[in-house]
Amino acid sequence: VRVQQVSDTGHEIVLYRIEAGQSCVLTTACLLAYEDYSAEGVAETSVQAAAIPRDVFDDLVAQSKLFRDFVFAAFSKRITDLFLMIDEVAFQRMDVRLADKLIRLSNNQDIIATTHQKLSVELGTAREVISRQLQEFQRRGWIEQGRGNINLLNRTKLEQLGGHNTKGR
Amino acid sequence: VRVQQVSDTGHEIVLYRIEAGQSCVLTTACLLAYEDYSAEGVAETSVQAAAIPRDVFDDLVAQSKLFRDFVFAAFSKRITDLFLMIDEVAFQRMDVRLADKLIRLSNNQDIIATTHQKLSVELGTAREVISRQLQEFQRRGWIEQGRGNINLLNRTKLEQLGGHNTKGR
DNA sequence: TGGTGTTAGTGACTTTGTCACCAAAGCAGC
DNA sequence: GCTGCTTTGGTGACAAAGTCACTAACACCA
Repeated sequence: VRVQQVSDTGHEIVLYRIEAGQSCVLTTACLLAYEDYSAEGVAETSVQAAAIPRDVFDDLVAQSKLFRDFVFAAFSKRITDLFLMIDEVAFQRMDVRLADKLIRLSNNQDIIATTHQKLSVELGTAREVISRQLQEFQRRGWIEQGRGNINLLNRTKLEQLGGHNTKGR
Repeated sequence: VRVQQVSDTGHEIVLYRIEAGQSCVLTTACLLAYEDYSAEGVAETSVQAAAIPRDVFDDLVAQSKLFRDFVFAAFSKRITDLFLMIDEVAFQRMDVRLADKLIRLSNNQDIIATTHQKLSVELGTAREVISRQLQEFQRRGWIEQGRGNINLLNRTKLEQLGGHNTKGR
């Protein structure tokens, strides 16, 4: 599930993803703080989820150390990830962020099926900016563009430009 | 306590503040996720804090519903605040963000004691940008600048430009 | 085969960030 | 007083990024 936010200015940005076996901090947060917050969750694959009523959740947290640790770990992972994201959005150059995103999306395959539009939402920027950056990458021979897909020709150069962190999100 | 982050690029940004009676989610997060993360905490006033050992914390969470709610509320407040912050950093114009920050800092007093440098760290931007924006505000007669302080002349206009949300952070 | 929606490209312009300076104000020590 | 030193703020030139308005190419389907 991809969790993204729609700004009042009409802009969108992908906040984080929830992988298999993870809990959604957002619903948990809403549940517990009695405050609701609007962010979209979009399923990118078919999803099987478990919903837990508030009082059951409460019991579980109280009684199971395992569950407690699981929940807290989810929370803190989210928070530190959001810290990283703020830093990135505020200070990183677009070319670096885009190269990084391409590497992460590629998943060790060389062809990525995505559009400029989708990439711009991932990074919280405008489509035109993505188009121009990708053109620059193509000019340098690092990638090859097709309609709706991108072919990575020189993964090393991209990794070099991007943060290249293995540990990050 | 002001919690701020220093980026690897040398940039700084204020993430959030911890007021009286609040718990620091960051240390909690580090404690529980067994992962550490580097962000600075700077005391802006004199501070009296309580440190809780890990096992005591665990016991409290297990046994006291009140404490549990307190902790979870802190977590979720932080997370939704960070969402708002990401949106702001990514999409809001600087003049809007600055006007908003001035209103928030003013605390219903008309004179704010701060420097351009400090404001730039608050908003995660460069000092020059703050200088230029403040000059524009001054040109419009909304503020008056002194060395190390800013005098709000037209609070209404600033509120109008800024988000003007009462509920936000 | 023509219409329609999606995807991508382009140029002009504004806003923001960066860099390398300079100038004035405050301050400590003599 | 005067002399350096630090802090704070100002400036211009430029680069990067975002905005706007428009066009072109492609895919698909009725």
